Amino acid sequence: MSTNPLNGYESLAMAKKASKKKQYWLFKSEPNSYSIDDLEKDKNQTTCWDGVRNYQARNLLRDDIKVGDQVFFYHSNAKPMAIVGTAEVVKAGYPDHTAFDKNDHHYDEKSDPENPRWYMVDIKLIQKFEKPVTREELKAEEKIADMMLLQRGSRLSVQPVTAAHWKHIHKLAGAKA
DNA sequence: GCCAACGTTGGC
DNA sequence: GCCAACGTTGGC
Repeated sequence: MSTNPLNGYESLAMAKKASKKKQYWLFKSEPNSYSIDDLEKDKNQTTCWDGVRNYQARNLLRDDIKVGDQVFFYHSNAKPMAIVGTAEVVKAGYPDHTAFDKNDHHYDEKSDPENPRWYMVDIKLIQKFEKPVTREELKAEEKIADMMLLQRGSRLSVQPVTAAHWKHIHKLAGAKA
């Protein structure tokens, strides 16, 4: 077994290089509680994506979602359900402070600043689609059929999107990627 | 470690 | 409003 530290350095460099590659995501939000119009009105058209209380989604927010990654903004439980625009990650994973606030709806007594359980990222609006791409339209697209969003029982509120889907959905929206 | 009960998500 | 599909909780 080699203990040459260079090996470790090389793999670290490779890991860093890999993590620099831009990735795509989809964030769900119920427009009743927070819509893309809210994001548009927010200061700097930026918001912290707080309130995620699912470990799989938490791990993505904490470990995988990087500054410069791009995000589809999806309206769930809405009429119509649709991808309504895009945003860019402007701050990578950091502790979700709403979990520390007793008066917050997302308060979690098991999370504290010393040992935070939940994480969030900040996103900034890129564009609101003039023509949102509805769930109906997505379902009608053969090329989109394998999208996580459309899989039966898929509830993950923060999920990866392939570059191919990212592109194709922009085409459906008549927008530039 | 199993699993029943319960709560939530989110499409339909 | 219904309910399938999960995820979590807690007794054992």
